[in-house]
Amino acid sequence: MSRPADPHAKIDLLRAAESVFVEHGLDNARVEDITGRAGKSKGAFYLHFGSKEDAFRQIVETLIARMASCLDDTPPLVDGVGTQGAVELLAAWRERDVEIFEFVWQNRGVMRLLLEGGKSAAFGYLIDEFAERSRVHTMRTLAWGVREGIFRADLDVELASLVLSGAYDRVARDMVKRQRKPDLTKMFEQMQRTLMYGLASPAIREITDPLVKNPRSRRSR
Amino acid sequence: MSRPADPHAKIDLLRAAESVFVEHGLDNARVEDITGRAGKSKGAFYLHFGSKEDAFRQIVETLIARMASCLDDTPPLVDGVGTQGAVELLAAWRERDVEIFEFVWQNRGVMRLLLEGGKSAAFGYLIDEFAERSRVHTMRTLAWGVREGIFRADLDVELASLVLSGAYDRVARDMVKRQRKPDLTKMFEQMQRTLMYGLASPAIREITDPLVKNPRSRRSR
Amino acid sequence: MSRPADPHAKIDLLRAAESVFVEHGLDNARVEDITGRAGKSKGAFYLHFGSKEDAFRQIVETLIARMASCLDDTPPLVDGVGTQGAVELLAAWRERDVEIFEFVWQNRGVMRLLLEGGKSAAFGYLIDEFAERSRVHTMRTLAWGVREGIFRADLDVELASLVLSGAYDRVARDMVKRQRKPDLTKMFEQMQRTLMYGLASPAIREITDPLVKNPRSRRSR
Amino acid sequence: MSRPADPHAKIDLLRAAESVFVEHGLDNARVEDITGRAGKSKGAFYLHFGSKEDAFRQIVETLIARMASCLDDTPPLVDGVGTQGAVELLAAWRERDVEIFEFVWQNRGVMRLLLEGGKSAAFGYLIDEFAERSRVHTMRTLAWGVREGIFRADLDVELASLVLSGAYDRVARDMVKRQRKPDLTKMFEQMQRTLMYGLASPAIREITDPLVKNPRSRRSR
DNA sequence: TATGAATGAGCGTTCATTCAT
DNA sequence: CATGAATGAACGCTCATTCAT
Repeated sequence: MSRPADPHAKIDLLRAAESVFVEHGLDNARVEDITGRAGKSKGAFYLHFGSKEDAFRQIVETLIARMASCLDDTPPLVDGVGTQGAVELLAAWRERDVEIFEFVWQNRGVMRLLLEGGKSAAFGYLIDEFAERSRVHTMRTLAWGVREGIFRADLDVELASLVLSGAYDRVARDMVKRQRKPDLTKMFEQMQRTLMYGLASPAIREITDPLVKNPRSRRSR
Repeated sequence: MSRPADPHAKIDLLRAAESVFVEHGLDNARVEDITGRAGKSKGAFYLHFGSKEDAFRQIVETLIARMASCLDDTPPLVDGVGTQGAVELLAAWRERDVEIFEFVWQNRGVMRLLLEGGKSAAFGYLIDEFAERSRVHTMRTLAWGVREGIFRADLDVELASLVLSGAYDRVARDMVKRQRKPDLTKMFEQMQRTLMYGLASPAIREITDPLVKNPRSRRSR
Repeated sequence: MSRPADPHAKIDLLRAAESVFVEHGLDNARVEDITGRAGKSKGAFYLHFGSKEDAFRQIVETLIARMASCLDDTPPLVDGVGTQGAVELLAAWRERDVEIFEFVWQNRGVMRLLLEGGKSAAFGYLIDEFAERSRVHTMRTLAWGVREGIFRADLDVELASLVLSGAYDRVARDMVKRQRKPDLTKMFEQMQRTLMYGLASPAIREITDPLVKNPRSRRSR
Repeated sequence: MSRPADPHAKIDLLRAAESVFVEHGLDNARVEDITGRAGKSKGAFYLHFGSKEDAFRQIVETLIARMASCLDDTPPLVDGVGTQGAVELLAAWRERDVEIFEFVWQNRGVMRLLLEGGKSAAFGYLIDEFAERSRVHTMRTLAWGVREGIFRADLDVELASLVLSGAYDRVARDMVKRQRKPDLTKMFEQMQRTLMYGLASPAIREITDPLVKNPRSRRSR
């Protein structure tokens, strides 16, 4: 009966809000910029969001949720894998990293916003939570790897998880600002090579070392 | 232009501004909060700073400058060191890391502010610059290490520098929020052990591995 | 112009508007509150009323009109009644007062709104008009009473009408806020006794005094 | 040292606010109207008042306080006066009434605002409180008068106080809208004559009645 | 020079009213 | 006719900056 709700309205507003927030941060974003960019009225904004902060929260929470489900899609850490499948495991991890960073690239706008804590004082906790979440995810994997004999038994998983997730975090921060997407596959091969050594157990290194010591042998044809 | 009469005033204002910025971020800090905390008048503030942003810039630039000089105090990378002094070198690096993070701890307030981009959109470039600066510093060291045969010849110094400085960055972000200072010496020993493996050249690892593999010596073989 | 299809709609809206206006006053009432309470759409509201103010005016005007017809139901002031029927007259007036205040009680919500000028600046004239109307009514009766020799010949009818209608006004304002309806019959007996003395002519007082002085008869003389 | 505060600023703003509030009521008054009328900036307003409501409250509370002290200046109700001094007492009351209404006339702007509940929903309690306060004052006097034998023993002081304060209230409401100040002395003589009869005890009426019945006798000389 | 009162642009939010369906 | 999404003018309040003293 009534004028049907523009089904694009909220989406348009969210997209506009996203870009304005990315550009100016939460505090310096003007609602009028958002509505202007969306081609909507100021009233329309408040039809869909309770406040500027609310819109911001929706955007970031959506991202975090999608990011979380991205992390959770990780192949489960089944016990008893042992060291045999290590090479395959490493390959699987690389693949998952590529996937996640593909996602990061796709959402590099908001991702950057998130990594910068919304450029506001009020939502700093968001990035902290997000950082902690990914650190814990990393730590869980590391602890499992230690139990499975894949990682060094004396690994300080607490610190290592910080180092690892910090490394990924920075790579993400770097990528998010680029104009062109880097070659993710190559990147994570390098990264694994760079980081694995410090983490791998001696047994695993018996296997992986040759690959690293003579990288050309992999390419020999 | 003329030298302000009360040199104490500016210092008081800077200290107050620092604490207010740390608490509320650039955008949400009110000049009145700053002057109130400093026990100065608003006029005095504008006598010393052109604007709120200006005060912020001065604070952060000072920090960055001090941080930079902290990094530059690093023992120079003299060519021709070779692999003999590797153990000493690693120890020296650890020591320098401890020093730098001691500094970070001392300045954890502003440091945290810096790491959060001032909680504002306008100064995101500051932290980017800072991150880039420390990455370049790392990269220079890595490149030197590769030339000296300390690090793997096939190391992707670009990526490795990202990973390394990211790891340090995250450790810093973590520390900056703590109530109690962690045991830095122990921390960087662990960190070196965690990271070095991925970076070290085979030749170096002949030397460093035993140090790391010690734990294995406790195992039967 | 054309007859609205759903005659119920307007009634529902008026009832809802009434309760919302009573609760929040004209200015603080939101059209959406009214339509929500009526279970109608905002469009429907503007189908029946030109504006929020219009709805308000309709409600208050209706009340005033009904109030006026209530007053006009008063037995006409036929000249030549003389002082004989004074007692009956007083009883009739009391009865009419009870009736009017019964009406006030029934409509205490809007009545209160009216007595508060709609809690808005725009309709203050409404209550003024209403007050003036009831004062004039009172004054007419007083003038008639003076002519008939029922009230003191030297009565300042202008002032007395103000005093009288003010007294009634305040009693109404008081009642309108009560939870329970007071005993109106008893109330107006008291009121008459309180006010009549000051108004009555000596001749009338010869008659009415004994009625009032009864209590004294219980005292020794 | 600093620019000295304009000592007139707050007063100017209060005067302007008063007139704007009187004209438009609390809700429809625009802060900009007030500041414009006062020749001050919007900021200046918030330098002196926390909010529009705050300014309103200050104005009304000040009035109520002054009004209250006006009422309290009433000669105390000393017991044991008896009926001898009745005439003098009545004269004293008239005098006090004149004084109070002189005050009302002086402050007819805000007074009118107060009597209209600020033309807002939020401050209706103000007028209620004020009305109740003056009713209680009246009631206290009536009760005292009954004890002293000045008023009828069977007086319903509760209702009579309502009637009396209502009468005064309406007279005030009427005066407050006039262009010219009425002759207060004459007015309260009339009012006393109108109301006293209904209240006075028989004993008192022995004294006062002659004055009323033959008003000319007082003027005969 | 130092002060803090004064300024006013700027922005978030509300809500009466309109109008496409 | 009915609906309720869309509009945008309006307004309260904040706070960086200025400037009279």
